[in-house]
Amino acid sequence: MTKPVFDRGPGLAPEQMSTYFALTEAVGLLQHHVEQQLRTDGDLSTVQFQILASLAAAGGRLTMTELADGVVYSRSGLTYQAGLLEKAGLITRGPSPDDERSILVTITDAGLARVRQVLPGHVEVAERLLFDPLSESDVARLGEIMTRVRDHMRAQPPRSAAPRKRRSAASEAAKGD
Amino acid sequence: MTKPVFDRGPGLAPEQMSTYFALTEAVGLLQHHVEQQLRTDGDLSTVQFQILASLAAAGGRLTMTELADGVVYSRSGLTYQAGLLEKAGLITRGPSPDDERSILVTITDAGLARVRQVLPGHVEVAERLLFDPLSESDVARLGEIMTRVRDHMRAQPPRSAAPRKRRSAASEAAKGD
DNA sequence: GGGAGGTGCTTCGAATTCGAAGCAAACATC
DNA sequence: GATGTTTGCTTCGAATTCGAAGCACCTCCC
Repeated sequence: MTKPVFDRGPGLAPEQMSTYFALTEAVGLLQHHVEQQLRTDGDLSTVQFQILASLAAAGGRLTMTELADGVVYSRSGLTYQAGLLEKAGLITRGPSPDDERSILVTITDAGLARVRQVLPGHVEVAERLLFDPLSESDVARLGEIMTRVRDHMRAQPPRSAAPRKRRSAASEAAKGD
Repeated sequence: MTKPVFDRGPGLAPEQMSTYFALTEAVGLLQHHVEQQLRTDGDLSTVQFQILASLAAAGGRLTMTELADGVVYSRSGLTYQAGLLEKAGLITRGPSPDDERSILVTITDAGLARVRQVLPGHVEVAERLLFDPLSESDVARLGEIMTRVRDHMRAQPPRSAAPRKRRSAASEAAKGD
């Protein structure tokens, strides 16, 4: 993953190439360690933590769709994980007053407690693996850059606007995304 | 995932917090799009692409362990994917002359062709989602930072040095990792 | 050179993942 | 206010994932 055969043709500049790979691998490693920590400290998967964290950040309750948009994840996977979290007593699910179709997910006290329980370790891992080798200025710049990138990506069609198959199979011909 | 309840206590500075979340989400989104592109353009999963790319980058052949170190992935998952790739004719597996236990994985011409086939689209996605909103200076800095972070993480005990259970259950007491 | 322990890889079962299909409520258009 | 379409969520089956356990080879050390 260092000196690709690929920098031929009109592709990414070498600088972009190595940036891309470094980014990918570093984040992959980080995620892996985080996964371990969350499992060890609080018996949570990363997704479960993200769900709980999103809820906490949002003030306690969100619909499934809002949750799906905050987490890079499939709808069905979310349903599955929400089921586990509910069974574990960390969230509750109830009908929405506004929209009969929606499900309102609410974090419980136990859920909040669990978040607080794993947070120190979580922070410690991020501190040790990610921020340790970075200066304040690095962090600032990195944050600024990634925020820009994230917002840019969010502007692209979001995952939850996924292609619900066209009405008829007839209009298939004009398919070109 | 924006204004956590969590910046309380001696944790990460707010700046670190938002940097961390932006990084995580942006890369998640990127991975998701890449996944789609690879599947569409060349019927490959990200892992499969990484395997092929690692092989190509390494000059054509690697052992399973070397491969595992280059990819953030479990050993058994690698075996599984290697099986699929072999069945698809994109790699071959053979014994190592040096070490009878090792398996030498070699990329085939078809494998190389497949990499070249998906590469333009891959590059296009990275270009559009990641690099589009970044200046040259951003890319340089980002690359420099992430390389530093990656190397720092690599220095931590690598994934493949995974804990082969202790010799006896007796020395369990002193477990604290 | 023989045994103990370490290493490289695969197999196994259980858990998680995804997309497609299904169901019901909401919305639009007439 | 009916009918067709869209939207929110779940269920389903198939594919992928992981860690633990297993097998075979290698290495160290007496």
